[in-house]
Amino acid sequence: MKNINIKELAGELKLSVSTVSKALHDSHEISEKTKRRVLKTAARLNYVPNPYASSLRGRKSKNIGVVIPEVADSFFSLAINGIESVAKEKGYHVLICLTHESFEKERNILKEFQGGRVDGVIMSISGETSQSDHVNNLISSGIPLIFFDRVCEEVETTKITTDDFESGYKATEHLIQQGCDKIAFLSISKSLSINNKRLEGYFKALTHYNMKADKKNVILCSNKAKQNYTLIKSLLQKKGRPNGVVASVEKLTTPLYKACVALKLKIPKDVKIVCFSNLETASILNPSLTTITQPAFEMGKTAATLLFKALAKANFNLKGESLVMPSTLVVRNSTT
Amino acid sequence: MKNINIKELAGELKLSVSTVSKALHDSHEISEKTKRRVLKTAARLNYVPNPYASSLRGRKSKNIGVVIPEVADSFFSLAINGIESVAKEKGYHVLICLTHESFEKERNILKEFQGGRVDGVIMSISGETSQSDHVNNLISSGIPLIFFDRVCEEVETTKITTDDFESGYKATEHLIQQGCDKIAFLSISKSLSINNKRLEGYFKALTHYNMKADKKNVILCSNKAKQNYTLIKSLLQKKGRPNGVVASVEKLTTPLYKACVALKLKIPKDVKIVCFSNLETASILNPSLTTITQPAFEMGKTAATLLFKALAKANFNLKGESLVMPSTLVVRNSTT
DNA sequence: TTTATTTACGAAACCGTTTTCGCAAATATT
DNA sequence: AATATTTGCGAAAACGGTTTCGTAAATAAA
Repeated sequence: MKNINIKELAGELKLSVSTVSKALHDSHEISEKTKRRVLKTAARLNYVPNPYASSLRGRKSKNIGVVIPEVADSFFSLAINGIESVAKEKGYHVLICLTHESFEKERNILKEFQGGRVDGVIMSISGETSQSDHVNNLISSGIPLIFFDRVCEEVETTKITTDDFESGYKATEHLIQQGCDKIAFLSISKSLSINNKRLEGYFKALTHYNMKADKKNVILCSNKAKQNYTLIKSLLQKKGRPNGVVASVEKLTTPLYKACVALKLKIPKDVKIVCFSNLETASILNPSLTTITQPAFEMGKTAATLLFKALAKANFNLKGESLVMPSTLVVRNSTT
Repeated sequence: MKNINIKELAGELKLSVSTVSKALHDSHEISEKTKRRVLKTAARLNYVPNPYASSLRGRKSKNIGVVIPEVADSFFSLAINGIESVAKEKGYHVLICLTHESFEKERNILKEFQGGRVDGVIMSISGETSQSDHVNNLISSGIPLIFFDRVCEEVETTKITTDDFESGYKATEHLIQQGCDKIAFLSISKSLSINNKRLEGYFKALTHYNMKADKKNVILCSNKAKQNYTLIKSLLQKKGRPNGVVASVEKLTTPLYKACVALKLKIPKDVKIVCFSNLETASILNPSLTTITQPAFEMGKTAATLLFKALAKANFNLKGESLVMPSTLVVRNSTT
């Protein structure tokens, strides 16, 4: 049973296509009686409008694009839930596009968006991204874009972030207060703002507590779990190895724990650990993990809310609306 | 700088719209010289075609729909990655739609798909779904649909599943062999095929080892973590409480562990635990978790591959292609 | 040289909606 | 009763591509 179109529906009703369309949209031009008749027949024949025809004619897609590095990550999947919760309310669909941390993929995705596939974009940039022409091109083509978490600093638009500097500081300070005197920082990118701000916070805490900041204790990790495991293991094998570690993103948690297990280093006795993480399992890890937890769901929700605010206006202006939300340090057994 | 359309591009080139369109599609009707000229100008003017116009005319969306209960779940996010890896290759986009375990949302999503938003669907049904009219309607409207993991048994189409019965059996058998004599089963739905097959495997193992199957040991959990926590806690507080638990889905892991912690029950001494789970953190839980691990990525990949096979043919026939992939029991410290 | 074929392009129809505009009939106003 | 307004609907143009078909010029075959 093929899906019928509005023309066939109109034929069945012996009405014009325009009348049917207006009736379906509850237009005041159409009598109540006719509306009821149309609705009833539409339901009976199982009429579903073609979204592409509507989008083409209406020049709006009713889609928002969500561009993120990865779905298999608690932070991003919670953020998606937040975004989706408000999109659904507005009758919008969420098109999730994954960059897998590749700049080229990210650029291609944004390029495609320029064709009008989405009405607006919520984005967290890839770890490889260190320039922003692709973003500026999209925005200047008339499609509003909001960053969350991983932002391009130099792009003038709304950015929803957390207090990365302060969190980096707090995480490090906490380790210091728990007695660590050699603290490593596991980073994921040289260009990512979140990474660098967290790192700055880390440095700031070290200097504030009169500890020397050794660059050898800042490890640049990659996108491969195996590789990170090796990297971390060799860090923890060095003589004068760190007795505290700040992991700047969630995905480093598992390789870090595994490296400790492999080296028979006890957490927190030999090494204390804080991870930036939204893992639900943080509290049941061995040992339970002290985390910097970001308000992922709320960030997604806020980003989406602001995006829709922009979409509602003809001349959106997203320049002055940036927002910094607080993360929380949740102390558990990996540091106590 | 607004995005230009093909008409403006043709104007700039002093060519007709049709010539430009053909040139962009590398048609043999167009001379090489003209093609080069078109491509060059298109690149210079940053031309990006409107996907909705193409979809409308071509009657295909180049989208596949992925309908799942949740993204914040390792199994599903890995499956998404598998699906996306093949979709990307075929030049398709993946539209992820979440049911949040609601039948009504699921029905609405499929209804919308009937309008042609997607060319095909890969789906894992909600926990509330116990009928299949909505699925049959979509399929009979000409849109191929493939199930993975959570299937509607009665719908005649390709289904990618794992050996749920055997896995339920293996999990239970393993607990028995580790010395458990009172084994509970945490279920999530009365209607879900995966749930019921895993449960049957559980029963089969019990009877095979001459253990009595007490229905009070089968607990129906919900979608709310808090509620599940309470439910599980009261299960473990009963006198004659179980000393072994099979959790039929990943999301029950955390409430289960937390309940044990709250009741000061030692895993595995007091309670042994096996979870159906793709959690990356399974190996670093306290204690590390024995899991039934499904080949999530491969399932997604396989489902997508078969879907594209169907899309390639005019008269797709997805009736004979069902596939059962093996899960693996990964023994860790929660049972040893 | 004449005829047949190929090459390279353009005009126009089409995909399925929405919306503007026009127009009769019904109703309201004078 | 004559005119003005409102109501309810239909015809047709758009939206931006793709594809079919037609055709003039160039080339090949006779």
